[in-house]
Amino acid sequence: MENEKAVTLQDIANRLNLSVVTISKALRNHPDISIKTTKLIKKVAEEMGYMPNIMARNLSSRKSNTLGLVVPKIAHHFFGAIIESIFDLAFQQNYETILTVSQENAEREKKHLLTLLSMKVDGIIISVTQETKDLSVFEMIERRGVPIVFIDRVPESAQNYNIVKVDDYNGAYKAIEHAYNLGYRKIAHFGGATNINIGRDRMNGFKDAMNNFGIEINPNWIFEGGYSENSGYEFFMKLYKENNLPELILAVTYPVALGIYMAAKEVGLEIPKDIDVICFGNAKVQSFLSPPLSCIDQPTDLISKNAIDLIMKKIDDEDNEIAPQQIVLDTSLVLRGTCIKKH
Amino acid sequence: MENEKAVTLQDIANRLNLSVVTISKALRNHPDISIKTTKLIKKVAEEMGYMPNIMARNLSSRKSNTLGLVVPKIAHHFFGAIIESIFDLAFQQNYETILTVSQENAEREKKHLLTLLSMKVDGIIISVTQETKDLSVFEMIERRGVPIVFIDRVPESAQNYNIVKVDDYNGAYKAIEHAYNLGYRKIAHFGGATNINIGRDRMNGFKDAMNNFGIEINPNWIFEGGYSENSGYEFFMKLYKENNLPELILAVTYPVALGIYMAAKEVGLEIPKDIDVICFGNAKVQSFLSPPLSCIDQPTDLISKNAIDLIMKKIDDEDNEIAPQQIVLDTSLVLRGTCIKKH
DNA sequence: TTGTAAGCGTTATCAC
DNA sequence: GTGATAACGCTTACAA
Repeated sequence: MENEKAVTLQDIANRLNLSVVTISKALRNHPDISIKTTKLIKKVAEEMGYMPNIMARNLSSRKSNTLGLVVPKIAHHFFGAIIESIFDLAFQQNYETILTVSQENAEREKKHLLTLLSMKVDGIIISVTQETKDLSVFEMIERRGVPIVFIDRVPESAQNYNIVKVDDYNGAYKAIEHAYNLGYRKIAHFGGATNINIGRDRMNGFKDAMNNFGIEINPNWIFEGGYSENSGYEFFMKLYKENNLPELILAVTYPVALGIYMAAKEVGLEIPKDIDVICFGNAKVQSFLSPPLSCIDQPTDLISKNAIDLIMKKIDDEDNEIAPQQIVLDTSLVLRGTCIKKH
Repeated sequence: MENEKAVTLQDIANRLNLSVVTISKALRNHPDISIKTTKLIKKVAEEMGYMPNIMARNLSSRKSNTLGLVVPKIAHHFFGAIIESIFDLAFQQNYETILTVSQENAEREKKHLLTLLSMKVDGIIISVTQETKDLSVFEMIERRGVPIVFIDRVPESAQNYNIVKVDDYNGAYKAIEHAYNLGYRKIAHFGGATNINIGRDRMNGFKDAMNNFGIEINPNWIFEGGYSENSGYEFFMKLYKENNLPELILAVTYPVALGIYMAAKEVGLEIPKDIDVICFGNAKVQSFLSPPLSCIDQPTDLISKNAIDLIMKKIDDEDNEIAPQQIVLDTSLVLRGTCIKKH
């Protein structure tokens, strides 16, 4: 069974006794070609089932209408939401999005970035892994003239790039302030890696708030380095075994909070009575947890929107005249069944 | 500020006074070239920061090492899990994956499929929208010789394509059998669109089980057409307003069940006491809902694994000698805090 | 308004 | 072992 061969511009040109160029122009609505001819060509192309070869088109035009997106994880509410809206916004502007997943692995991330460059994407949006420190790839991407926008997670030393992030510092601060007003004094922070901003800023917001409100910081209640269910579970279990649980835990992400829910359930402790929790991130399902989980909302749609706007602006800015831009979005406290009163 | 130009094979060839062909072959470990030369060329290429232009490579080799993936949604546990593992498995086999999202819109889906063809992907894995009926695109893809594998959702008339799905019929049947043994007799099904298999099979499994166990089917308790939170919410509210709630609802997806949780909470009914629920799909978070949600588990990892294996086999099968294959995976009942006793 | 020529960066083929 | 040549399908000058 022989496969149908793809129809090319040449095929259409042959059929109509016109040149390839005329066909090409007509199909792209180039004003050079008369309306009548254009119409005819389009009709015939449609009939013949013509489909442009994007490889050839991109190679020739040195423009791919493609965005690269790099995230550490997909099956995670925060990233799922961001990916979905970025895809949607890009599609609306006639851009394809090439998604790659680093799985929190810096080496893999680098490989993906090189692949994206090889694919000649017009711009790159990235949320880096926990371990990303080496900026050389990003510098190289810059030198190549490919616009790059960091979202949410930004390596420590990349503060001068294009960035769209959330005011993590104030988010943590607000949460602690709220807890303080509730009467909480024994507060832990299950934090993330502090070599990237989200971990660092949330940690700093936590510490500054604690200090400002005159609450003592217990170093045994401070953890660094995890964003997953596992981390939340393990940190909790460690404190539980030491018989050293705090009254309230500020969790760096929603999965970490879920890990805490898991652990608490396992050892028969009741949230929020025996141990209270609040976290960063706002998944719809949090309302239906037992108890409903309060959080510091990160506006995923706004992150995506701003990232796309920024990258498009940069792509259009061919002479690279626009300075890098740092956009910081506000968080808000969403209170449900946790962290609403002291027990 | 001028951008750094990308290094090409020609640049390396010039530097070494060799031909482009030699460079190209060496970098691909072609046996034509001596080990010594190959080594030298690789070293210089590395030094010069050479990165292949994938567009050019694909155009020339008529092979893209790229898979196309089409799903109706991303921010959804089931698809998130599938996407993540497909990306991972493809990456391990040196394939890039181009993800596109149909947003449950058949027209958009068709557009994405054409784009994937235009991008010359080597194979396509798709989970269709609720409304996909027109098979012409798929026929065309087949004629073009691009392997295609349907996962989970398959259009009614596409039963002869490559398929990896779940035994939805038996899943529903088992759930009803279990409910029957618990003593439930007033059972509703909040189902999906029945023009695709998952809705249809679950509905049939439900109905056959009901009939076999001699339970009367109340047509007012049968809904068709929704897979989202909204549907669950609306169907529930409709019955609630009619004062016509069943004892147990079999929900076609986890989001539908979540919609039911939402609605029940809003009107002050308690799950599972006042109204009980079980659903298809198994998200980790279901254990932490209040109450923990029981479900018919769909093995997402197995779906992905089988889909990748199948598509790779098809890609390698250049003469198209292997017949289309239908793989049906078993479900299992995961019982937690719902549908565990009659109230 | 249409067409010619050149080139995008790579790989396949075949000759040396 | 190495390389010249053509080709992949398209676009961008520029010429007619």
